[in-house]
Amino acid sequence: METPAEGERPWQSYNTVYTNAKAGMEGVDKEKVQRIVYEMSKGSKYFENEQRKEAFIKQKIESLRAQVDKLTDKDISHFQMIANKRILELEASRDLSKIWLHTDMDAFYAAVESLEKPSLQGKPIAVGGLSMISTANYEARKFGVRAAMPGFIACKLCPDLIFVPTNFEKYTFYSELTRKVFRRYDPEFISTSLDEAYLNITDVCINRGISSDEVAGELRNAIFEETGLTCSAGVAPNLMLAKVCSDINKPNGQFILPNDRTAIMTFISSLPIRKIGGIGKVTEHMFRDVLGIKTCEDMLQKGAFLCALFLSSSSDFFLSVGLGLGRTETPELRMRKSISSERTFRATDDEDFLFQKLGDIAETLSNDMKEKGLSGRTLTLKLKTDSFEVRTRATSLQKCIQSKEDILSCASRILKAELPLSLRLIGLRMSHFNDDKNSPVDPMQKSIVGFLSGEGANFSAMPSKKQDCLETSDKIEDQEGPDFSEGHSMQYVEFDSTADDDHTVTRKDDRFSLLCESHGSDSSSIAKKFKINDSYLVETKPNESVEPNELTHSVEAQSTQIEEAGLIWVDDYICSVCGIEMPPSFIMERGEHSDYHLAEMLQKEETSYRRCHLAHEGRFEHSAAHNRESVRKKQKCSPKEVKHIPIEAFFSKCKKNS
DNA sequence: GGGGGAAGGACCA
DNA sequence: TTCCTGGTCCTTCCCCC
Repeated sequence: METPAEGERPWQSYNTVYTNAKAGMEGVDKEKVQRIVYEMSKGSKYFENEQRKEAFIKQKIESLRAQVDKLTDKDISHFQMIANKRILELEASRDLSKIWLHTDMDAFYAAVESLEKPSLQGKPIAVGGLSMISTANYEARKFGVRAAMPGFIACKLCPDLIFVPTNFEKYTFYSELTRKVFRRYDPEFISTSLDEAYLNITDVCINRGISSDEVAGELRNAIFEETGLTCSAGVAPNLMLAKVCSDINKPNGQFILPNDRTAIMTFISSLPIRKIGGIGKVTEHMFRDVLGIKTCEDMLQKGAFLCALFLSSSSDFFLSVGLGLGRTETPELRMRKSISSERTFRATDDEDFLFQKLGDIAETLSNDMKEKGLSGRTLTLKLKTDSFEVRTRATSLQKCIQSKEDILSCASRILKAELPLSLRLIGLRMSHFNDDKNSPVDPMQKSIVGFLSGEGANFSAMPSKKQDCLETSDKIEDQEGPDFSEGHSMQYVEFDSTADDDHTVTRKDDRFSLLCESHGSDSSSIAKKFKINDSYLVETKPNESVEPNELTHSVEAQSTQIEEAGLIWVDDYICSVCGIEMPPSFIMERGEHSDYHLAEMLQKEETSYRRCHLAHEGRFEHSAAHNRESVRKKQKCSPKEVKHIPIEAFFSKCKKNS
């Protein structure tokens, strides 16, 4: 964001969620709205906080741009090859057999209020208050008023705006009426909020021999007849596209995207990425400023950069968006993971007031938990300071609690430790519920036994066929996935620290096969070269499975080999020690990366030396050892931790190692 | 090294 | 003068076993 001194029209760069166009705001004078929003916000603590956040993002964008600038033509063609391969694999997974319908009620809360009070019809109304608006009807949107906008700004944009307080009982009642209609078309419809739902209408279309267009029209009519409210609908082969489609002809309209690849690719080609669920303001900003990506099609065209800068799990998502792919099966029902309550108030440091508020919130939370039969053992206190800084402080208890007294006593202890502080919000969240023991373990945190048995193996970056072939040893003989070397198959094996083998090969993800291809060598020759992430891809023959304990040579031996040989960049891109990919042009980053491994090695040596000597002396200086460990952890930014990259770090794969 | 807690951030309706 | 609420998921960092 520019400061006023930096431009003649500083408001143009002040973009908040409510300066973006929403359905019904097409004819709005965007410049005027931006100027008013800017002028009314300027100088406030909220504005200052937004500037801080914006500056932070800008700083990240700058460093990411620098990374992109370092990519050479050779790097780009390397990653282009990877992107092309992934695109082909993703394309092969395309499923056009399902018909999904997404419905979205038009300005739901405002429409319900107008329905119940006809005198409001035709007038601009906003549901909410002077501090915040939940929904604005289409008359109000013509003035630039929209959900998530502070009411006092909305008043300035539309002086005749009528405010109506929220009434969730009413909205829930009407929501239930719409759900009765949904059930007739899909008993297993997915409700994502009071006013939105996904329906699988494949069977309805087939059984009744009617088009999806007719089903959508019929459903919308039924909703109008039974509730008096209008809705919009989108039909597409997957959930992601259906959601995008329902927004196209809003309000009171529908859009059908045929189950046809060409139609999908045409549709997606000019679609702004922000329309896609999961891509918000920050990601949009970064994509635009770092890679010049604005539309979904750009995602495909910049595929090489996406693969160069992101991990496969992230780049796969972006490439899928570019191909118009999305979920086609009904997602499994998920259990609630937390429950919370929070209140905003005028910023104050009056401790009596703050503890009073805390008591009120504890009571609300306790009542909500009792109503839902929940008790939990992790309590999180959320605080927002008068400068809009958000802090959370969590504590886990020995037993599950539910009563106001228990919650308040625990929350008070945490709050006390934070005071004195001027606050404008306090919130409490309870998680780790009593029945959590029945919930599945995080698939990312599996035991070695679980990993070997294939239970919940998570290879999100891999196509399903390849997952099958990598999950269990006994499946290997039947695997249909691509062979890495002719007549052989590869098994992914989690290693123990005593194992090693001449036949072991390392592999982080499916880029391995490309590595083989680009080397012009078979996997087994590469197999003998390096290890990644302490996981080894073991060369096996058909009908031959490998137990981890069959891998007899020691990792230490291999490590020694690496140390002796030093770190090498396989194929000029892949670190032989940890497997991270880094283009040859990233000279400084590579230097830092080598330093990291060197430091790690020295530390290991030092640790074993000390352990040996201390053991010999018969005493352990626990605290000193602990301190050294702490220092190590503080230094750590392990290149082995390359499983996930947060949104802001999407591009910083290489930087992580610095 | 795995498991899990804590903290913070992105995103959504 | 005034910028929400409630939820999920992901990632990093850290500590303990």
